Amino acid sequence: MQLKKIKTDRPRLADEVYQQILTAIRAGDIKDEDRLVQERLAADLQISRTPIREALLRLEQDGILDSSPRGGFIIHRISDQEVKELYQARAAIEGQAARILAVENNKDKLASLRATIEREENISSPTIEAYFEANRSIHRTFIVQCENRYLLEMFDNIWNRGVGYYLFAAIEKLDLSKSLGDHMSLVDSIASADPTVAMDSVVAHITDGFDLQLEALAKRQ
Amino acid sequence: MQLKKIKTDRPRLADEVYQQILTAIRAGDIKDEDRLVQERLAADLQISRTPIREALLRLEQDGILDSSPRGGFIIHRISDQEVKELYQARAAIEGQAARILAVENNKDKLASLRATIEREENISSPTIEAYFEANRSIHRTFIVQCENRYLLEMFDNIWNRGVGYYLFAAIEKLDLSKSLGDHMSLVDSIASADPTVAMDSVVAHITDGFDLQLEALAKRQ
DNA sequence: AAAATGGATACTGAATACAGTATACAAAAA
DNA sequence: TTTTTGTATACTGTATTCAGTATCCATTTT
Repeated sequence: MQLKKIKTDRPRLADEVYQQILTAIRAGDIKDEDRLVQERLAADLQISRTPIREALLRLEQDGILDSSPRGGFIIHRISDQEVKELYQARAAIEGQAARILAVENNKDKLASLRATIEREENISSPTIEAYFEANRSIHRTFIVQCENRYLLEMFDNIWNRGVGYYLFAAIEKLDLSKSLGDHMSLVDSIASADPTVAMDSVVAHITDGFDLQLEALAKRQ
Repeated sequence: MQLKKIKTDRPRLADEVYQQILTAIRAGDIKDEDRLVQERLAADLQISRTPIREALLRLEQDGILDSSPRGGFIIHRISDQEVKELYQARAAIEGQAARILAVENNKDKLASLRATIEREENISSPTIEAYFEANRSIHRTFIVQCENRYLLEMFDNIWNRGVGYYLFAAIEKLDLSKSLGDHMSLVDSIASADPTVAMDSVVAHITDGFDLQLEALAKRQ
């Protein structure tokens, strides 16, 4: 009988608090003006302030929250300039992933990517949140497939920064027919085995949504 | 008389601890087997454990330290696979910076880059640490010049991960004559105004040092 | 009415205490 | 000798307390 080693890393409350806050932001449960106050959250969650603080400091470090002059932490206000820079950063990460995958040209990985795209674009209830998650999942699979932990980590950080805004998911209508074509063509460009073609295709795909994103943010404010 | 607004952000002890530990790692004052124990560091620095803990958790989050099964935190052991991935991640970030700079083609920025290269390669005492810092500073200036906070942040994170190994600074001899030519040619490729040329040049420059780096790491263990 | 002042309050950052967990090591058993 | 067991110790993660700081708001002054 082969017994499986029991994982002994102790879960930290701070990690769970971090995830809960991130999830709440994404669900729209935390508004722009809401202040996340350590003592209050501690009372709500019935734990001490310490892990709350650790989680909040980490969310601040990750660029998702800012400490507020009135106390507590608020969702980071993102500027147009920052959005532009995030799009450039995305192009760097996801463009590199495309290059790596094009060079590798692994048929199984490409098939897996196509399967993910088909599955994720089968959104049952078209809310902006669902669209954001589907889009993130699709793009994330490209990174996962190129098996580079750092690119994945940077990808997650970029997308987490936009979680309060559904950044990168700005569309005029909740209509996936346009998106469907676009993602598959990315896989096609990777299948071309030409890293430059693949990267340019991904970069163009990313850049296309930039202006629409700025409009969406303007409407929000 | 115009009075300057006094910065009111309260400095945190944790931030200073973070910097001190990073500096100590870079200086080689912390060895691979050294365990950074919260209580001990608190006694050494004559402060409470709390900011120590905050700094250590952040260094862990940044991938620079791992928590040790024997207690405390140790310098993260980096594998060949991780080095490979870091090189790819660098190529993504620095390659994108080159593209941005090539498109922009700002004469002042290029001149500033050249000045930095000349200054940094004027190392008075050729130690591996000095070489690492000079190399980092040169490469960092490319990122700074493209004015993208996220690329800069990711750049710093990548380089900080290698601080305990002088990663990206593996050379056969402490001789900068080779390095001098290489960095200037990067600026030249950016001056060509062709983003693909610029990026390919930077990526090749980065990739060239990869095998040498693996050898240096093997010798160290 | 607008600006300045003063004090209460909210909240933070750090210090300290407590309880739990994992490792190391000595002693006992096979 | 090797393996197992028990216990002490080191260290962590969390809870609680303390002291300092900044903001808010009411009151006073201009």
